[in-house]
Amino acid sequence: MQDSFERIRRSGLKLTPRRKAMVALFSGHDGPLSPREVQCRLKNDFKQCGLPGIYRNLETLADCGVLFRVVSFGRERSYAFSRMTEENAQGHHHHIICVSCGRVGQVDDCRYHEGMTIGGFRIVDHVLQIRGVCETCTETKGAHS
Amino acid sequence: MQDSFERIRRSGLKLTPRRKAMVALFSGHDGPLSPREVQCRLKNDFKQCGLPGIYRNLETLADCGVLFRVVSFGRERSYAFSRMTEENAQGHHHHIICVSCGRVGQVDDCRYHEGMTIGGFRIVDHVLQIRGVCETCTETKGAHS
DNA sequence: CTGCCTGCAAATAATTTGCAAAGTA
DNA sequence: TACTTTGCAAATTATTTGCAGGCAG
Repeated sequence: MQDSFERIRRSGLKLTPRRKAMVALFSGHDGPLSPREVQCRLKNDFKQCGLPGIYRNLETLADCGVLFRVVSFGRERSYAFSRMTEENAQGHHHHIICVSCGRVGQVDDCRYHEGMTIGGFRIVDHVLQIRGVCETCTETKGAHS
Repeated sequence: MQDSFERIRRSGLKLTPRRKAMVALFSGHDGPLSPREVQCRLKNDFKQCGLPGIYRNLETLADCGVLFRVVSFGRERSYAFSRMTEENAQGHHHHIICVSCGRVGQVDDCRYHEGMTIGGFRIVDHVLQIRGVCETCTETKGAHS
């Protein structure tokens, strides 16, 4: 979390109470959150908390690498905490999201690297998002199948 | 394309001129299209062509496997033609989209299978979408880098 | 102090719904 | 003929913008 604060400062952005609270929320949440959900959870700490500000900060935090944008086909966007450390900040990795509790895990190996050629296409970038059931939920709800 | 028509019928849906035109459009397009784009291109064949109908049909066609839903973080959704054949309809594969011309290629190998365990998570499903530059565009625009 | 941040209100823009008319099987 | 499909108009809902006041550096 300190790491995130550092990253915000280093990007020339101000470390406001709002941003601190958002970082704290995401870092303690282990899953994707929509702007609306963020607002609800922030209501506890801030009586006033407008959605536009949240939208702006979510984008800001995603831009400086504190959050990542979760792709989906749904109608509502969402973001999740990026647990990249400073060292592996450039290190490519993906996320696996628990369908039961929303916890986010990290997948470090990936066979699709920029510049690679596959089926005649030269890879530029890619998105990989895995849904699964985390250890805890598997144990709790039974590991059927 | 006949294959798609067949699939529509087999799903108990009616093969209307509108649906035929949409299948033709997508099958000849090699890339993702948003509802709005579909409407524009269909204007040629149908003077009247409401967006709601297009939305409904896009979902319908995606449900029966003729199209697939393209995930993104953007604000507008899009769909692309699924070139799966009947035989490999169940066969798992992914798509690679050309950032230059929108052509869609197919990626058949994939290391993430349902049921696999990775980092303590049991995989349920996943989304992989690769962006790249296709052969034609690489040649046309020069293969720099 | 200066310029970024925030809230609010209002504007955009995408998607969905309801219903009557039209078309397929 | 029976039931699906379509268009249109209107409703919903997500996201963005403008601006004035507030706060971090």
